[in-house]
Amino acid sequence: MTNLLPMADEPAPERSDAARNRQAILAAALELVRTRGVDCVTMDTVASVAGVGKGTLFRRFESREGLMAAVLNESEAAWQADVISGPPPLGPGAPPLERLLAFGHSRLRTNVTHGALIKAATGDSSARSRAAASFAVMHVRHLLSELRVTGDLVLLSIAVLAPLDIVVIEQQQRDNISLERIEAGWDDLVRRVVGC
Amino acid sequence: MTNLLPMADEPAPERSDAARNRQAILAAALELVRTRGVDCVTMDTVASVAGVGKGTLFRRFESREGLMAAVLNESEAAWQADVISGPPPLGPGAPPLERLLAFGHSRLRTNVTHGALIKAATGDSSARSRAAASFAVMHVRHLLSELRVTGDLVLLSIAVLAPLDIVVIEQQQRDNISLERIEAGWDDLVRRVVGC
DNA sequence: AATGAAAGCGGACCACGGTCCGTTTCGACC
DNA sequence: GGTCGAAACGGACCGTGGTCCGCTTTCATT
Repeated sequence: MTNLLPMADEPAPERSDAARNRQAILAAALELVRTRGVDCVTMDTVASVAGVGKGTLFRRFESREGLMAAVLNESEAAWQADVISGPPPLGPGAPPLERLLAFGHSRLRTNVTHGALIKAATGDSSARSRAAASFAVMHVRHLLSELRVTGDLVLLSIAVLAPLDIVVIEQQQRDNISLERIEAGWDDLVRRVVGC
Repeated sequence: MTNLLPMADEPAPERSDAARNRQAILAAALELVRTRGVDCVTMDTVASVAGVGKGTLFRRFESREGLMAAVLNESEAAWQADVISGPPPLGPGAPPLERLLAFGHSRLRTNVTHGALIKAATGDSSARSRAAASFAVMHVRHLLSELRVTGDLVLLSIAVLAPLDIVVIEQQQRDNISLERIEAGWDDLVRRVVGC
């Protein structure tokens, strides 16, 4: 008798066919998103291109948003790596304020270029997606603390990040506000929050 | 020969049956949202309760989001009236900083209580919905200007409003951050932006 | 290699948002 | 009241995300 009661946090290894299918699905989704644009990619199409049934997509990725979050993750992980260990001023080495501004600019550009995919991926409150959000909060919080900012740093971080949200940005673009102006406005905000 | 070329901005009066139907649809939608909750209200249901065909819903309200925006508008208009001409500190009469803080608190509460409906209504870039967004920007911009804040006031207004967005708020609530803490954090943000 | 059961699979099926177009209603003009 | 064009109507229809359940595959055990 070994382990009749379920152990908490057992990794639950993945069966070989399941792993194969997940790879196939991700590859198909990635390719389709790249060629057709995220809004023209249906779950049926992904399934047939990947050569699996539709049910398999939903078992592996929960929902369309979940699948898109997984696709997005490919580039997002690279970006996070740049932030953590890339060259300055985004990566470590530059003074904190410079890093913070570089972070915002980089996040802004990323949100604009991957806007459609990000919108297709957000709204799912999966662990992966929430982790992505909290990575940014964690990083900004860290930089604010290095800048000797006092107060509720988590809340301040959220407040500083909120205007970079793709939905907010797109609203401003519809109002014919240029990216440069948005960027300058954000810099101003940061300086005020940091305290001159 | 009168007016063969279409005149710009002619109000285009509404036929009597059209007006009647719009009223019936709005009433049905309002009632259904109140009793069942917005997420359980389908367009088919609204149509059948209102006693009209589904096509009529979409002709009048463009989309589900448009219909929900119309429903939301009922309460939103009352709120805007309070802001413009209600009692202080939300309405005129109080000093600008107090008004600004009261505005944020009020907006925060409203977003929390009407969260589901607001989420169902946003995303449509209809004139009505964009007007609602820009009303808030306009008001905050006005208060900031009274507070002698200098800089790109539109961008600052957007930045100050962004953390009050229902999506941002719900994320924080999932992280077990209390409303009081969110409120205090926002007050802090405002004070920093205004400049102590 | 045989076996058994759990994990995985897949595609028929459903619900809902949104469209289309033949039919009905309105109301301006005679 | 009759006529007629335009506007509005409504419900059949479609595409898409998501579910369900009977069948298949994997793999630990022997």
